[in-house]
Amino acid sequence: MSPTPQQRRAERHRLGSGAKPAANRRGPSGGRKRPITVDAIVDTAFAIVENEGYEALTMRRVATALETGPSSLYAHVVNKQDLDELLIGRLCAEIELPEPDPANWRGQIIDVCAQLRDQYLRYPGISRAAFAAGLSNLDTLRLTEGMLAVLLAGGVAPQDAAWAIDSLSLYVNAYSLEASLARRRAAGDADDAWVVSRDELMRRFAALPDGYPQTRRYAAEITAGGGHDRFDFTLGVMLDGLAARSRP
Amino acid sequence: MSPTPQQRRAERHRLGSGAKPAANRRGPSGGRKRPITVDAIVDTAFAIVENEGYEALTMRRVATALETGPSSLYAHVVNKQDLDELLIGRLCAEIELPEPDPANWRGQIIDVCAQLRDQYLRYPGISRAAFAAGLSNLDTLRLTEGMLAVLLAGGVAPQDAAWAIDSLSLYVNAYSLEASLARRRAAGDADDAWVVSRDELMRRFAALPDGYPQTRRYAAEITAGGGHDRFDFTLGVMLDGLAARSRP
DNA sequence: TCTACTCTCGAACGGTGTTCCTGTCAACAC
DNA sequence: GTGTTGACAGGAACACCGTTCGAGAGTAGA
Repeated sequence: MSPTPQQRRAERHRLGSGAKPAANRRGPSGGRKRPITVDAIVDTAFAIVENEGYEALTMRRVATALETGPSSLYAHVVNKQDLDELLIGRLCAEIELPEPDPANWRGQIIDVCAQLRDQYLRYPGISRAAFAAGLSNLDTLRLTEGMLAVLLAGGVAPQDAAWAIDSLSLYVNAYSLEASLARRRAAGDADDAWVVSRDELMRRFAALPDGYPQTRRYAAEITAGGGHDRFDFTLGVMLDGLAARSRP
Repeated sequence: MSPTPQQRRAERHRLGSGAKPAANRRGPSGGRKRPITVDAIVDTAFAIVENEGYEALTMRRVATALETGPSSLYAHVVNKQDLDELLIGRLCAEIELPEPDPANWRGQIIDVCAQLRDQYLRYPGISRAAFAAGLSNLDTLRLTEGMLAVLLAGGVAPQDAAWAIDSLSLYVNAYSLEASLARRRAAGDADDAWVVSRDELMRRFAALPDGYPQTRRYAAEITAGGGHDRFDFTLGVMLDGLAARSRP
C-alpha cells in the first residue's frame, strides 16, 4: 500500500530515513503521456518559478502545465505549503558540501552560502517559502550538518557554530528575497516607475530635507555595491566576528 | 484639491517633505460616526495585525472593521501594497533614535535593532511587508540616518557603516519574520502537530541516521537559545566584525 | 470474472485583491 | 436660495486563489 501524501509528509517531518520505496504504481494513469507523480509536480513547479517567479506558482498553474485540473495534485501533495517544502528540500539537496578543510573554513562557508544564494536567485522569490520551511526535513538538515562540520573543523566553538549557521542561513534567505524583489521591480511593471537607477537615487538623497545630513553626505556609500558586494561584505564581517570570538 | 491616493504615494516615494497639508475635508462623510481616512485605515489595520496576525490583514477585513465595503478603501489607499508601506512607515516612525554617543555606539545600535525587533514582533508577520517596502519613504530613511549617525560617531568607516546598516536591517527583518512564524505554529493549528518542544526535537536529532554525526552530537547546541539569545549573539558577532574592520 | 483499490478530475465553496458605476452629500458660485 | 461641482461611500461584479467532494476510470490480485 503506497502511503498517502499526508503520511509521506509526516514521515518527512519526523526526519525519517530518506529511502523512498519507489511505490510501484498501481492505479490508472489514464491516457496521459506522463503520469502525475510528486517528482513531476516538483519539476513543473521549478520550471514555473524559474520562468515566472514564485508569485506565479499556484496550484492551478502547475495543474494547467500538467494538463489537468487542480484537484489532481492533491493526491500527491497535501498542500501548497507541502509543495513549498518539497521545493526547498530539493533545492537544498543540490548544494554541494565540501570536505572540511581546517585551513580554509572561511572560504568553504562562503562557498556554501554563495551556492545557496545562487539557487535562491535562480528561482526568484522562492526564499519566501524557505522562511516557512525551517528545519523541516533531511535535506535542510544535511546543509546544517555540512556547515557545522566545516565550522567545527575551523576551530569554532560548538555553540557559536550552531548559532552562526542559523544567522548565516537567515541572512542568505533575506538577502536573496530582497534581491529577487528588487530585480522583479527592475523588470518594471508599469507603475513601479519610481524604482530608479542609482544615479537618480543619489540625486534624490542629495535633495533630502534638513534632518538627514548623514544620508545626504554619504549617499554614494549607501547606494554603492553592485553585484554581490553587500553579500560578500556581510559574510566577511560575520565570519570575522565569529573568528574573533573563537580565539580571543 | 486634495491629492488622489496615487499622487500621495508617488510623493511618498519621491521622498518629498513629510508635511501633510491636512487636506480640509470636503465631500460627505455620510452618516458615519468616524470618516474614512488614511489614518483610520492604518489604525484599524494595525489593530487587526496585532490581534490576529498579518495574514488576517485583508482589505475586506479592514473594511468590515470600518463598517463599510472593500471598495471604499480604494479612495484613500492605492493598493494592499500601499497599505503595507504605510504600516511599515508608521512602525519605523515609532522607533526612538538616540543622540550618538561615541563611547556607546554598540549599545545604541543594539538598542535600535531591539526596538525594531519588538515592533515587528508586536505585529506578528508584518516583517513580511517590510521586505517589499525597502527604502521607500522618509520614515525608513530616518532610521537609516539615525543608525548611520551612531556608527559614524563610533568611528566606523562610512562605507562599512552604510553596508552594515543594510545587513542589520535585513537580519532583524528575517529574525522577526521567522520568530513570528514559529510563534504562530506554537499556537498549534491542528495538523501542525509536528512542531514540537525542544526536548522532542533533541530526541529526534539524537535518533538521526548515520551521515549526521555533528548534528547528532551537538543537538543540544543547535536547539539551544530561548528568548532572544540568538538575536543577541548575531548582533554581537556582526558588531565585533565591524569594529575589527574599523580599527585593524 | 469479480472485487478492491488507487488515481483522475469536473464542479463547486469560500476566500482574496481590485474595478466599475451609481448614489449621496458638503461646499462653493451666483 | 438655488444650482453646480466634485469628492466620497458602497453594492455588485470579475478574475483569481487554495481546497474539498464525489463520481468515474482503470489496474492488480482472488
